[in-house]
Amino acid sequence: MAVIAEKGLGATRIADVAARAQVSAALVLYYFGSKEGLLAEALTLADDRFYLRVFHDLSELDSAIARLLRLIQLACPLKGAPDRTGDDWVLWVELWPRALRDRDAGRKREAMDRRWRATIADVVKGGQALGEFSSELDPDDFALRFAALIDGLALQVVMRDSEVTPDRMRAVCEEVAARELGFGRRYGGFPDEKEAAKST
Amino acid sequence: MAVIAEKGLGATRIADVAARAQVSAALVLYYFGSKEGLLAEALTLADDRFYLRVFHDLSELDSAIARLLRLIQLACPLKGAPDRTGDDWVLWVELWPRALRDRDAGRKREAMDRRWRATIADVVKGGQALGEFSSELDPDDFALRFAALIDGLALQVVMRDSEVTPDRMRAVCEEVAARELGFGRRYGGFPDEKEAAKST
DNA sequence: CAGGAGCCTGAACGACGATTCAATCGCGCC
DNA sequence: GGCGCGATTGAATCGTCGTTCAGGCTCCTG
Repeated sequence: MAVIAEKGLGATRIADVAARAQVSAALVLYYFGSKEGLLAEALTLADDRFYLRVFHDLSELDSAIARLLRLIQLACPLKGAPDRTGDDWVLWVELWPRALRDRDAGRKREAMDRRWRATIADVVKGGQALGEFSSELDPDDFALRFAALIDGLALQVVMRDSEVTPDRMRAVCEEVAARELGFGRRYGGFPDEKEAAKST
Repeated sequence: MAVIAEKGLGATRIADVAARAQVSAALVLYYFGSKEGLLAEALTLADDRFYLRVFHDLSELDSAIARLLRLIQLACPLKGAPDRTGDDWVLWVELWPRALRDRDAGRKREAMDRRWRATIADVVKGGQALGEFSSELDPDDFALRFAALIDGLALQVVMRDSEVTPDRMRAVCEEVAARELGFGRRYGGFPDEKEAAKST
């Protein structure tokens, strides 16, 4: 995953992966069968890891607003120290062209996206049930729009667009969420690093 | 451009392009110097064409609302007959991974995006000046959000996500625009094919 | 009509990189 | 202690392109 994120899907050679793992290229083939297999496993592993992390993080929060804010935080490609969240987005950018033509990759991408939208929608539904969010909004509609917004912003961020920093992305997402879902801003603010570390 | 859209940047061989043009592979190199040059020119040509088309189309409309609706129309990847608008999005998806690592590609992508956001912001400013749009909105802020929304939705559409059809994308974009900019829906409706053909 | 300048091509050439293979190594088991 | 088996590797092998090259074709010009 690290090598793909660094070099790109197309430019990733078996020898690179082998070098990173400090083994021979032949051994990589021994375990993964082929380059295709290697790349496929890496990409699905990345997806699974991300979703697992989201699922785990969200289940620890009891307020829907907190869950939504965490969702936004997890979706922002930070290139800082904590972990390489930006790598996830790089891998997705790499995955997209492949998903256009490879049937399996396409299915996996669609499943991942559906899961992501469903997660957003679930958080919204929970918030509506708890009375934290306005009930006038259709959760699935909102999820579609919000997921698209996040994708588009994250794309700029991961491309290092100087006008769209991670901070600005987070701010925009929070504003939109607050406006559409009708909850006040700074509801205890954004979970800071200390809090995030505690939960890990 | 057609070959890249069909096969993908990585899988595009000089021989493919040559075959499509019904010439020899050597001739392609004769004109483009190298594969890199060929791909770079193809991608920039695609960008320029799209922007020219946008610029031309918008300049023919006198209502800001009509311009905004046309903007939305042009951004929707239709895979129908009219022209291959979807190809543009495929090419961008191909461009993104390259832009992550190739300095020139990155610069071009950022410029393209900035131009696109500026176009949106200009339409909004024009509409505010004409009194068609609410003046409370910051045009640049809106442009950032709206461009991201379009990117995210178009991504799903071009990936053939069964839940995000071109029609739904258009509908979502129009709703968001109408709501945020404060103009009534169905202001003369959406320019239909006849009208679009006339302007070509 | 001869000369030359582009235009165009088929046939090498070479590099690169995935895959294969035969040989070695380490180690638990009889 | 020898055996067998999985792990591991260096060294081929083999295909696939990008690129180069030497030459042919066409058409314009003097």
